[in-house]
Amino acid sequence: MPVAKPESSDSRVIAHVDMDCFYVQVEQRKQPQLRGLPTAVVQYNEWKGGALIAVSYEARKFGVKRSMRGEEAKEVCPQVQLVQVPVARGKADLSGYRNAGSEDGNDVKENVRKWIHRHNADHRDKLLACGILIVAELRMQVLKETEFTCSAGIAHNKMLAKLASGMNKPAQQTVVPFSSVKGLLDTLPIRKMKQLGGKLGISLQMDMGVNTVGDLLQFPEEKLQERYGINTGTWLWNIARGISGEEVEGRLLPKSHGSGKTFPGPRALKTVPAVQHWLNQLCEELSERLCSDLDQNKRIAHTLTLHARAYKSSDSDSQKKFPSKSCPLRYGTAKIQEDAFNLFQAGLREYIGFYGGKTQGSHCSGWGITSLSVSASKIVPIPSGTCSIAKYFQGQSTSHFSSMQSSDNLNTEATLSLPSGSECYSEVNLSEPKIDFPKEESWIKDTVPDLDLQEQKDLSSPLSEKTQDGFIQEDISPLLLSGCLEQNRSKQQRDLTKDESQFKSEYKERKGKRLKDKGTYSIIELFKSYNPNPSGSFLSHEYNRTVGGTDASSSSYSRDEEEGRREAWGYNIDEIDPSVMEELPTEIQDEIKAWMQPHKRRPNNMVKRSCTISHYFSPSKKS
DNA sequence: ACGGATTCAACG
DNA sequence: TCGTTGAAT
Repeated sequence: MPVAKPESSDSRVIAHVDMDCFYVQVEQRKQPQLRGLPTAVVQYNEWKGGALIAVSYEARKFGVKRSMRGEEAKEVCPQVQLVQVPVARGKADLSGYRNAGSEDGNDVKENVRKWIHRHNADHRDKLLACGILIVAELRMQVLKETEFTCSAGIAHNKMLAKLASGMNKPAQQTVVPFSSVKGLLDTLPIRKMKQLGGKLGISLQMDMGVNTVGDLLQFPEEKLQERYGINTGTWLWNIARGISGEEVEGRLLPKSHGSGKTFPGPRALKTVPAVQHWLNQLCEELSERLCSDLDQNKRIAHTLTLHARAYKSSDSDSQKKFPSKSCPLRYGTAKIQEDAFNLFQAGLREYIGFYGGKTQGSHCSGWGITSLSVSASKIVPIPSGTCSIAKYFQGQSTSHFSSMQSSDNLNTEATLSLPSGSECYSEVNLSEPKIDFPKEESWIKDTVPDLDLQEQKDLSSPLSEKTQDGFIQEDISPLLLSGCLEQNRSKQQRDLTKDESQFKSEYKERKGKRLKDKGTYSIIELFKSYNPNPSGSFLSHEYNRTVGGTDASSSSYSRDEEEGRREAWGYNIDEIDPSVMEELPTEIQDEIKAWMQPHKRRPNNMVKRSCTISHYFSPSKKS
């Protein structure tokens, strides 16, 4: 019973949540008729049908890939639905996706944080199991509130969580228990690891003959250090062993904003006025976003940076790079435009060198700009006591560039954005019931499983059946959360999946895939193996009930599904069986008590949710 | 004519 | 600090 406890220092529970082909989902939500169809988002359309920047999983089956041109996509998948990114100011405008990514940011963040306030579990896997449940619930909530599905990985560190989140996409979550780490990494192609997808990974392959993470194990730490430096070397040595101390940063807002555009080949900008025109466009967008940030988040950026890429048509070191330049950032569109232009000119002078001048008379400037971007960084919160923002800015020093005043247009729009991309890490401090997450944190990552009815039956069936299916023997593979509820599917999704036969075939497909995995565990199995009292476990009761309910009325759960969910997942804190507590390690008991005390009386559903987890460790569920 | 635009971290 | 480079998506 007492599972031989392998020693590994890191018993954090970390989850990585990753939205599935996010831009596509945004478009599909906007145009529901696109749901279920092979879909891709392209930006621009003039040249070869535009560039794909997001591809739905249906389209991926046809071989459509990111970084294809629209025309290529049509070749491999004629039915593919191509949705264009909106254009504003002559450039791709990503604000729609940015905004979709941040919508509800507050609620989500608050909810997630609170959910995770409590914890219990006694062993590594139980800790992970706790994470599984939280993440499953989280994903469900995300789907319900945003209509977006996501995938997740749960593991003991960030690296593994991230890895796992991509293993079963879309709309599923994957757990990596400690015991499966070695087996997982052993055959994993080295380039799949985060940070090894580029030059370093190639060097590892070419120079060291390392093709899998497992191959790395042979090299002594010192060897790696002398080849790649002290930092990278030790880092490599550790990740080969599944060790990563990287911490989760609880950041919700971006650290910078940028606006840029490329001008490939023939479109390169060859005159200063042309550059100025585009700089003005870029600065206008940037200024708008800065104002939104100021408005919504009460913070200001302090540094403006200009980047450019250029070529020199005639003459020597065409290798030379256009230098990036930065200066203090002054708010106001015109000021930003002016400063950016000055930065550009400074960079250009430097780039051209000394005889750059005007060797080619009036027509050819001798240079061309192939990309331009302006960005704002060093964004800090406004001093809280600042009553008048206008006054605050007047107090700002002027930039060192001579500049005129000008009409500041402090626009106010909403653009609260999450960190970049469509993934999100959340970390929580378990030992502290408060807002900040310190040491013992949990990483939560989350995705929505996409299971059909049959799969649900699997879930509700006796635990042993799953075991007999034979895919959970070895302990060397990641756990797949194979049980989640019909609730996880949104109304729209359900309507789309009316075709029952397609449904089943997909199910088979997935099941087959799962069998190929070295081992997958159902969530119930996981609990069973560590639960002293396997019999009528609380969990299976709950799943049975839930499945039964949704099965019959597999419509949407618009009305009292809210109630249904609570019934299934939420329990009042007072219902916690004291015997459950006694089973837990004392530290965890203490945490729970500490958490319960101050909140005891809050009739908040948050409280209920929190208690749900405790119940999962209950040996005997009280009806 | 590079998949474009964006963000971030590490490093010198 | 600034600027560059690499990486990921």
